[in-house]
Amino acid sequence: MKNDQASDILREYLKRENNRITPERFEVLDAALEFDGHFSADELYISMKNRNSRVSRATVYKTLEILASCDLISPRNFGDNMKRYESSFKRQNHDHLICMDCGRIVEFVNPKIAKIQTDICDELGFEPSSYSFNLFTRCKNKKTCKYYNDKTNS
Amino acid sequence: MKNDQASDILREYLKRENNRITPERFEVLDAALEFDGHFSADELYISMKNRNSRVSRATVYKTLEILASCDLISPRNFGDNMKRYESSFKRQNHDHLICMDCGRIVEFVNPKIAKIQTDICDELGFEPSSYSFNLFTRCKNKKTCKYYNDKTNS
DNA sequence: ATTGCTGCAAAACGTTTGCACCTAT
DNA sequence: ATAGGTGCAAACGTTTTGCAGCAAT
Repeated sequence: MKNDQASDILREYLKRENNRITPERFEVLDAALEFDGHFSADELYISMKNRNSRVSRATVYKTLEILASCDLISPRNFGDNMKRYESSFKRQNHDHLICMDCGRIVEFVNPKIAKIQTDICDELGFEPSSYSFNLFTRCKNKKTCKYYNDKTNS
Repeated sequence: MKNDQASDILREYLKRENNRITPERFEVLDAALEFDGHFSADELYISMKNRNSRVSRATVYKTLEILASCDLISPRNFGDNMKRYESSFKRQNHDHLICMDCGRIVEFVNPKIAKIQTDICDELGFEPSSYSFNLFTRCKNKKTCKYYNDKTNS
């Protein structure tokens, strides 16, 4: 178990919810926290398989929902039809800018967004839970945009 | 052809892009603009079928991408794995608040968001194209929340 | 005449489910 | 002992694709 603190959070959550504490769940947690960047359930499953894990696809899908419930990972949505996740353990909350040409994803932090969230919820009578804010853009600098360089080089 | 102005936009776009001007594309456009609220490609296809349209599913899917390219409709993403669209012809740009208990979707307008979009893009060197901002919430007033009422009544 | 578009069905894709077996409680 | 979790494969729902025929240019 590589992330003792995160493991504790998961263990406490499972106890509280009367869910069982199984080694597979901690294995998925470790893989999710170690994954560099955003991942889909299937990508995580494949990466675990490649490291000879014997955890099944079904367990990965189900466990990721649990990890999202206890805020160890955050669900993301970049406009394609794929649920993605990202470790949120010991990470600052942030949003995403996506270049539609090269697919590059840049993270940014803007404190005004949380304020808008609470303002709108107060005004309309809802309890805020989470939000998603994505900027779809195009690289200004075509020299560093993978899409333009791939086109030029081919 | 019920929406002359929208039809013109589509026609001009198709000419500009050297795509063919077919009756099916205008049929999908009319159905999309008339649809009340958000719809998936399949929902639109079904609703067209119910009105005895003979346009195929494949054509509906492909045409919706074209309509999104010329900004007659906007793609939406509410966290499930389903592409949705919404007419944006003659409609003010707006964002969405989703109640995770009852599924209710409330639209809202907040001018500060567009400012944040351009600020972030300027700062990071990207051209803004579009954005998505969704608030995931829970109804404060349980009496008007469909989810709680369904639970109580059953 | 030449492409590009259409309709159909099949395939693909990510995800969920049913079930027999296993294991944490 | 028992209920909840696991692994596997099959099923699911949405979207994409291949292809023959059709229609816009």
